[in-house]
Amino acid sequence: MKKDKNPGREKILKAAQNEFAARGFAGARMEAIARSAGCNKAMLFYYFSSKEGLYQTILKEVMGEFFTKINGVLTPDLTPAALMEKFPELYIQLFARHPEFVRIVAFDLIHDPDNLCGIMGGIISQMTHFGPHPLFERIRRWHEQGLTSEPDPLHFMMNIVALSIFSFIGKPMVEAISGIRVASDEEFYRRRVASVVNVLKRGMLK
Amino acid sequence: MKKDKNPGREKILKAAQNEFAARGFAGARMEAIARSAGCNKAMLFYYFSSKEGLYQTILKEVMGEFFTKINGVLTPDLTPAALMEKFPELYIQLFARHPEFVRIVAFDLIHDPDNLCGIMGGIISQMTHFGPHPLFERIRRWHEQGLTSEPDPLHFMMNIVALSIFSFIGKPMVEAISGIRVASDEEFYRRRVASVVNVLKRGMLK
DNA sequence: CGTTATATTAACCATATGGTTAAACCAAAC
DNA sequence: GTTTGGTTTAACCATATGGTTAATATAACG
Repeated sequence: MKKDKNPGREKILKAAQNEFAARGFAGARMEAIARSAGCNKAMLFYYFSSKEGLYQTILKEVMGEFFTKINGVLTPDLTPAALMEKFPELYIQLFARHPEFVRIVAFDLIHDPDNLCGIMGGIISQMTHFGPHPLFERIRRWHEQGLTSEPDPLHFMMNIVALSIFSFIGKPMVEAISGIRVASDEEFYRRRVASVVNVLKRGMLK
Repeated sequence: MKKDKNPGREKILKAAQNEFAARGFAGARMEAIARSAGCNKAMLFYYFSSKEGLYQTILKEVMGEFFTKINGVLTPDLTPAALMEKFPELYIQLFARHPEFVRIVAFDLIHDPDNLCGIMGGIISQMTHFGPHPLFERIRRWHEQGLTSEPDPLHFMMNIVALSIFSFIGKPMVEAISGIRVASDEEFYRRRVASVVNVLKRGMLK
């Protein structure tokens, strides 16, 4: 409704994203978001009517960007090997670039999965171009054709996602237990992708 | 300091565990914990001096129980294959039985990893019987002996933990995307263990 | 300029919440 | 029975926080 994209609104969204990622929904402070966005607290209520509203907006935005990227990978001529290569790479690179993503999503996944899944469902059904079911159906067919070893599409996909996403959530934990410190994040993520792709291909490709 | 184990204290700890798991640290309400434990709010401050104190106590207790169980698996004569079989089984069964564990740990892992890692460090160093480093050193040696394909112990362990733990965090997400609904939890976890063990052994065993 | 619609702010408000305290309760010890 | 020490409670307190509002600034536009 304004000339272009409202810069104030965008700053708030960005600031809120960081705050929610760092402290979770309950821990996030509207005042902190406002200060971080360089505006008055009332602005948050002006653009988004409540804390909940702001959160939901971010959730939708984050998930939308997320699924859009994911969608790009899922071309019609996708092979099992290609999926196992591209998916972790995309996931890990995306999350390494936007650490808030993982934290917000993981947070919500723990705290209120139904809400998040509802949003995902909405986004997916909106993507008529390429839904989720086709992928899972294809995974099932791959197994029928003897291309993969995992019969259940759910577990097939879970294995891929688990290895990719845990790189972020669990990194500090495994570091602490092992005492192994990673030199640089960049190097770590490169090796992580390699390891994940390797395990997946050896583990689920026939 | 009393005759045996204080039943009030235990009830509070149990109630707090559920509350923190459900709502996270910031979202948890002391009053709710008290009500759920069937006592006055002041009791919480009597036994544990603050919300933070209560939380830390639980964290230590949870992590302690966790590591004790894990430790049982790590016998001196452990083979790579045995690790890849027993570890996911233990993890998944343990977490399936105590869903609060995952939620609390995951929550803290996202929100305040340094704190959690500090606690883990304390517990581990307390276990002189079997530290963490020996395991990682052994994983490294397995690769030198040509038994495994993953050269980096950190990634080796991350792959195992990721596949196991994500079964809980990510289950609702993958369900929502795929549209596949799991019949019974018991059946799901059984198949989950089978899938994880299969991928790990095929993927990282030579 | 004057009007209008949108942004933006300072000052408030109601309430929830972590935390305190002083008094009471209760079991065992004497 | 009374003292003693741990246990339990109701009633408070200070403050933080989500949310509101009325007034003001800003820009658009005729």
